[in-house]
Amino acid sequence: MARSSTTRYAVLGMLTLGPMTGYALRETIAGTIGHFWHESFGQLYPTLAALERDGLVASRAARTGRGREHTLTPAGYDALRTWLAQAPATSSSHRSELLLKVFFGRHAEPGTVERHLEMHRGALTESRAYLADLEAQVADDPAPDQAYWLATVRHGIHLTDASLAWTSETLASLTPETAP
Amino acid sequence: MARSSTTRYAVLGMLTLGPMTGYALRETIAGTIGHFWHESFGQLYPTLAALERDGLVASRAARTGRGREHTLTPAGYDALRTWLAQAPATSSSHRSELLLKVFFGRHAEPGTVERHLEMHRGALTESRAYLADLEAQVADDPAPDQAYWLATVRHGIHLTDASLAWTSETLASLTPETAP
DNA sequence: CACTTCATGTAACCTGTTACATGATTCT
DNA sequence: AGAATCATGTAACAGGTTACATGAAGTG
Repeated sequence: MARSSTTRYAVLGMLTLGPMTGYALRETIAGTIGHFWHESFGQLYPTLAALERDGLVASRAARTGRGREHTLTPAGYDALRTWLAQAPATSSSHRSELLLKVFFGRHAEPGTVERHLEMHRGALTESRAYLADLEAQVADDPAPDQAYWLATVRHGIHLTDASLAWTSETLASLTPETAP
Repeated sequence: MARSSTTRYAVLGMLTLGPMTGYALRETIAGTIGHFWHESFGQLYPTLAALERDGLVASRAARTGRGREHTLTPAGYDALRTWLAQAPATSSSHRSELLLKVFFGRHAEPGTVERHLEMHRGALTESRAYLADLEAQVADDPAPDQAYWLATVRHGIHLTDASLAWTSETLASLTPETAP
């Protein structure tokens, strides 16, 4: 039951924004680091319980009367800072099912890979628009974390644009040139 | 013990290159799709056993006298083709510990995020060189799969370059400009 | 003969997802 | 009153990693 690892620190970090219920925590995660992080309730609640057991988080009934409000303790903040100082794990199992299907694409029906790539492009385009919004939103908010938050959004933008460029390049290269 | 999912298809796909031992399978995976896929022995051998149980793979003692040679059966090839036709799972939990540390960077000691970024840049630079080699290698080999293989390498190159650009941009933005 | 590489497998564990179960507020 | 939202949690399972255990065949 002792859930550990990065989820713990994602939670501790989010609580630097202020006390929150588990539910709000998940909403906040989705709205800020949702483009590169994700937490499910099945992970979140046990993690909060474990963090509280370890004294890194304290909880009490929320002033709103609804749910439990979780606060970062000084020990929790220390744990966060210790973790921040450590080099991130040079991950990772970057497994891409799309690339796997491209790699074995010769064995698929003609047009299959192209269809997958076009769907991928659609998803990327949506994601790109979301990131543009998010970028504007962060740029307009003069929070102390602004530069850091913007950096993560810019990362998403750089990678999404690169992936879009690759998609176009690949679609062009896989489509045999037809003379007019 | 019935391991399933994408690992199965990565294995089936790899066996289109010819019969192989489990050991060779892993080497081949590392050498071809290693930049976006990974299999551990603990996953590979049970998967091979399951695939054989299901009639998608057949095995016999290798002609070299060493190990078991696994061959794709017609049913296995059909299974691969069926899987190829399906839209790839719109993943995924793209979790980045580096980005998490950047996002919460304000709470770290000054210079910490910069240090992480520089290490990241080092890893990317290495990866970039590897991909350049791989690209040349694939470009020189007139295999029937060439265009597809090249596409996956190009993906790696696009993303690595984008990540490198982001790293530089972010390092510049986090370093306060010092007047001369 | 010792060392490395090729080779196969199992067991324990960790991390995380999905589905289920439940219920209190607030809004319409 | 009914629906949507806020809220918390558990249980089962899936998928994968790490470490362990073992040994044969080739290389220096």
